[in-house]
Amino acid sequence: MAENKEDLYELIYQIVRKIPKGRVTSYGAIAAAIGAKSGARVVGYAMFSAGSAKPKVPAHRVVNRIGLLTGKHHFNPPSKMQELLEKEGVTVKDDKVADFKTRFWDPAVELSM
DNA sequence: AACATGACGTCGC
DNA sequence: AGCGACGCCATGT
Repeated sequence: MAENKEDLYELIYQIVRKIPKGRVTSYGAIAAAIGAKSGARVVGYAMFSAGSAKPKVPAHRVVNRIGLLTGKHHFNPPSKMQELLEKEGVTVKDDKVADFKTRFWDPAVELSM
């Protein structure tokens, strides 16, 4: 776990890119996976910067802890996020992920952390 | 160089 | 049980 401040965002991007198709995760889970205990926020901030990240990060698979598509408005177009999720097999209802708890992908577990 | 902004989550009252 | 405030990092102007 040798992370420099600059690598912090990079770590987040890598984890997000590892999210399997048809699965979703939460900001808090990623924050915990990288050790950012104080900052689910930091993950959100990183996601904003993800727009400049290369390669592009599948941020549409990242939602808040309740499965709400908080960042959908940041997509292009915003509805693209829900379409992508539904296209991958994730049912989105009212900007929320159906069976979010069931489709939840825990990086701390899947990445054997 | 400093200020402002931006995709959350947890604790306390 | 509902609402408010606090904590954190990076980037752009």
